[in-house]
Amino acid sequence: MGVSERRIRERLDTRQSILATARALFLLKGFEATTIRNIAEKIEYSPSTIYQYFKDKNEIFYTLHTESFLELVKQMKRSELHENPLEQLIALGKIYIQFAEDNPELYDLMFIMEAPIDFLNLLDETQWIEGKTAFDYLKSVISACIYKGLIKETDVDSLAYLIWSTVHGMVTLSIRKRGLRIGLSNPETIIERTFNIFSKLLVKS
Amino acid sequence: MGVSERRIRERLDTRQSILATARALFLLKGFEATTIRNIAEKIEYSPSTIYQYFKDKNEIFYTLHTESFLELVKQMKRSELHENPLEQLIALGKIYIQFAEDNPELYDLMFIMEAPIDFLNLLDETQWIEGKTAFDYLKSVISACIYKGLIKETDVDSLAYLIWSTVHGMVTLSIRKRGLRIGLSNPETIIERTFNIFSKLLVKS
DNA sequence: CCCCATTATTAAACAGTGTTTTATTTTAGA
DNA sequence: TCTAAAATAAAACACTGTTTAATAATGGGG
Repeated sequence: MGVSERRIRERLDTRQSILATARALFLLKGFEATTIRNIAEKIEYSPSTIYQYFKDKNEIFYTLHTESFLELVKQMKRSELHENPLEQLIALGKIYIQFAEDNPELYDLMFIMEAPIDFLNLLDETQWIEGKTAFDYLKSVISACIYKGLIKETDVDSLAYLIWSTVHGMVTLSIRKRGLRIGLSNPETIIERTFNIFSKLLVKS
Repeated sequence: MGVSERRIRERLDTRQSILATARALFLLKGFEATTIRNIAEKIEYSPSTIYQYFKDKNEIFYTLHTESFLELVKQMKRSELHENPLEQLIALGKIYIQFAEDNPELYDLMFIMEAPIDFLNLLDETQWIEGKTAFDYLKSVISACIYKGLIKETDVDSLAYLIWSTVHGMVTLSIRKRGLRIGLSNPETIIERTFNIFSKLLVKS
């Protein structure tokens, strides 16, 4: 009595400490350099024990990816401070970019790396709910803009995909170091400048 | 006499066969699954011989990345069939997307993977000339549009970065499988539809 | 033609990796 | 206290990129 409950609690604790360590090492040294043996050593367990808590390395990174989405969506909701949906949309874009700039490794994990999606494929999941949740949120803000006549009426899916692609493209070029050394005059401000002209393009129509 | 020339030729041949095999294996099984031992076996040399021809694995992939840029730029120049620079710009976008869809692994290598840029860093190169060449080409077409008054005058750098980011974002979401399973009604045509509304946005101003 | 230095090639080793198999220890209930 | 189950760990497997040390081939000079 109570003992099995404690056991479950202990298992969850261990699981959490694996995740916390994985996250810490990941942020510290990058994905490539974070190994199962590495994590095991830090939490003072043997490498094989980790496989009692996670199917494989991809599951660890999938779990971190899911946690990161909780944080991103939380940040995205800060855009609700703006009453005007168009202002909210602009704020949303800035928040998204800020999240990527503040957490490049996590952004990589969420939107670029193959590991989390590979794990999803393994599970035969038909939906990428983390991505869908964030995308649906964007769509709802765009819909509000269209409803209020602030943006020319178009297919919401396409417009959402356009906006997502644009900000994703900018931060991805930056994270994977393709935005540098191509002769830009002020590379450190290119994302901000590009975001501004993109915003104007959207609004003026 | 003549013998040392033959030697050089033989060395180049071996180098080329390493590259060809690497490319073939890479396209067949993906980057992760292509190993030095793999390549060595196919060309019937020992793994250590490869290190006589390339510093490391990253150099092989950097070289393939460079070759792929030659092909991309060649494709991009097909846009010159269009007299009107705005039409050329639209054609350029379509060609870029088509290249990515036809050669997703090569696109990955050129614009997403870290290996080629890591190799560049090792060489202390101050410019990513492959990327710069393609980006400069895009800028020249945009400049022509602005010169002819077909696009509202803006900072060419930013506009070029916006257009590049958008198409790069779209194809990257697709290549790294983030564009699927998020509830889109016709995911197979989302890139085309999105490109069309983006084109309209650019032109209308 | 033979020797020798140079070049090319390889075998073997190093230091890792993710993961699985086979023990071993710990634990909690009968 | 004994036992079955659960948790943990040691060792092994099959790999990886890369380096070192040894071997084989090559072509020019005496």
